Amino acid sequence: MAQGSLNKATHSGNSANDNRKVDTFARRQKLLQHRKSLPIATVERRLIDEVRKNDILIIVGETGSGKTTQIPQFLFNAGFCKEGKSVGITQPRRVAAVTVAKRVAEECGVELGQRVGYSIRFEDVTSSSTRIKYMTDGLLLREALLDPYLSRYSVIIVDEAHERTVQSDVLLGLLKNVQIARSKSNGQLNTETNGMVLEKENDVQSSIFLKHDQGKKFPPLKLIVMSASLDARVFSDYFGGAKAVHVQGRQFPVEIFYTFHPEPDYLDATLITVFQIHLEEALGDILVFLTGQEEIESVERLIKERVLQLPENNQRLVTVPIFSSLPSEQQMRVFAPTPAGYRKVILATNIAETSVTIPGIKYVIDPGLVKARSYDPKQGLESLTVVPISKAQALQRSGRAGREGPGKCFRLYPESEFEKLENSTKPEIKRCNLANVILQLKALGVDDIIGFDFIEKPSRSAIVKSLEQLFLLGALTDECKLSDPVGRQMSKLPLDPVYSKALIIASEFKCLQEMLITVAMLSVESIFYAPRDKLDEARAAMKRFSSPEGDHITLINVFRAANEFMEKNLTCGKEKADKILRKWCKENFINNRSLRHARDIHNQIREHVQQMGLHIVSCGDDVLNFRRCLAASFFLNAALKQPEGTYRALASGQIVQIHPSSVLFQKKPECLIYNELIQTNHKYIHKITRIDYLWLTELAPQFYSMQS
DNA sequence: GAGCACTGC
Repeated sequence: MAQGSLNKATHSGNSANDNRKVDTFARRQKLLQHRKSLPIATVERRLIDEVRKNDILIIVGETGSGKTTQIPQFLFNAGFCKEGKSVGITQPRRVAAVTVAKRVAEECGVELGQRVGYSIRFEDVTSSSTRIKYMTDGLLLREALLDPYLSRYSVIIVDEAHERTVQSDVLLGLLKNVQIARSKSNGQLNTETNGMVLEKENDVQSSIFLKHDQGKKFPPLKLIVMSASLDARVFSDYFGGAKAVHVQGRQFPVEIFYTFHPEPDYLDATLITVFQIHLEEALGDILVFLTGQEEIESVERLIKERVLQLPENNQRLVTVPIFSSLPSEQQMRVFAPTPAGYRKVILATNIAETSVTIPGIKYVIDPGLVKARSYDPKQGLESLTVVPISKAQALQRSGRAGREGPGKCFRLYPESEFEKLENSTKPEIKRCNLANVILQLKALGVDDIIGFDFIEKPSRSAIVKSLEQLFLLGALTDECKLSDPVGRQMSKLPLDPVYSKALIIASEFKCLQEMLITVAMLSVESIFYAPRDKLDEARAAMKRFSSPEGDHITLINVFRAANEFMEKNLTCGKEKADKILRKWCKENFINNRSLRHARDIHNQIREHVQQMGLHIVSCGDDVLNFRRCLAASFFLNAALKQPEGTYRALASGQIVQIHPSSVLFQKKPECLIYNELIQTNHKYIHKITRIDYLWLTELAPQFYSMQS
């Protein structure tokens, strides 16, 4: 699968140039040859037979089997796209949806967006003639809100289901119900089911299943679940013993090495292993899995120091770091070919496990650790901690050494430790805040969340906690139904429910323009980028935007400054404007990717909000009003200063600290609201604005009763 | 005076 590979697909079929035609022809011949050589090519007919026979099919295919690119084409050729119906394929990541769609369009010799297309947030490259549609799983979930029967699809393929993202887990539950509903619409199914469809039959108002499609007939929906892990049983059991077929992959052997004893210092062991490979093994690049930016930077420094101590003819070693918050130009360095005679050492976080495929890797060093997010629903506390990886992750990591030839993987722990690892990583849905998932399900007509047929059920307490949160936000009624209009409006917005509610409140406070910017900026990764070697410059740059009131207004200042800057340069073309903005970001130590993302989100939610009929007005200089609005919106995240200078979060009673990245880090206001609480070395609150304590009882009396 | 793995609508 071409995930994250940055090959530029050349579009065929639009060339007037003869030379290019020849090139295109040669390339197509090559593609055809490649397709025929894929392991999956030999089982095309068998697979199609199985799809005809089974409404649900599990396909287990290892990497390199070609299942993602080939199966949709098999289905198309077998006539599954007749009468305007489409095959939909979901991916957990945007890049994957895009790169695979490009590849398949090329293989089919069609223009991207015609027969083969893709659809991801902010980007829809499909048309009425699209029959093979790649998309992100989250997008299909959104689509289900508008078209509950997913009526345009004859087949839906959920790819990479083993990754068990929240979105794909919810999607599987939903698809199970859609399948029942469609069969039933055809009179093919009369038995009682516990799906949402039958439950909601009498409740036309809240069940979108029956709202506009009552009496309509839908052809059955075929469902294919594709997974790379051997764990097909989970999916097969979930779908009532569904048939599973295995497709061979094409992976080279990877030799695994363990240490004899546990390593007390895995960073030191990493360094030793790097140099051992460098001095003793054949040429080939090394991929090292580390837990975070800080670790990567220090290992990089140490390698650079030690390489200078080697004899000169052994010094041909280059290091390249990659992690998500690195600016994309620097991320691209991992794809640059290694200079002849050199060895490249890539120091990566988990990003290299699935999101980015780096070519040329022959050796993998795996200390067996990962920084993982966990969530404690009782305290509403998120944590980021270093924990051991699962066996499946260890396998995925070692596999990175065998993509182009035989490889070696060095696990920096004994084999006995490997045996003790969990088989697979805990699915995300069991370790996250469920407010968003619940809001979505409610909007889809699923009222009994605890009874919903999750592939793996989140804990009852996690569900209850999120229901409570939604109730406090006014999204649910006393009967735990989606409220109208508030809950219904919130479910339409692609935002954290707290932020959706903030927009609704802001329209009452007449500061919706400011809040739109705020939630867009809060929805992206850190806006400020401070490289270690230019920390002072970066700080000075941040000062130019900072507001004494706190981080929210600081973020608005950044957004508006960028906007003004763009408007000044409106006359030049789009590409030029992008380039100018990049330069502006660099000068101001702002992460260009994050800012662009925030601008996209801003545009998207502005449209949504307009369609809802909310009025986008600015409160101008009335900062006080905006702060009151923040207090009214984020009252669940209020904190009071303690005598020692720490804070007490009022809703949970936890003792927390202001994160040093906040503009209020030194100011320490008496009372504040925050938008993020995360435990690393301490419990830190991020994105803070100072408020007046009295506002809380005034603006959120339902929560802060009259005591002062 | 410290640091945040990775996705997605």
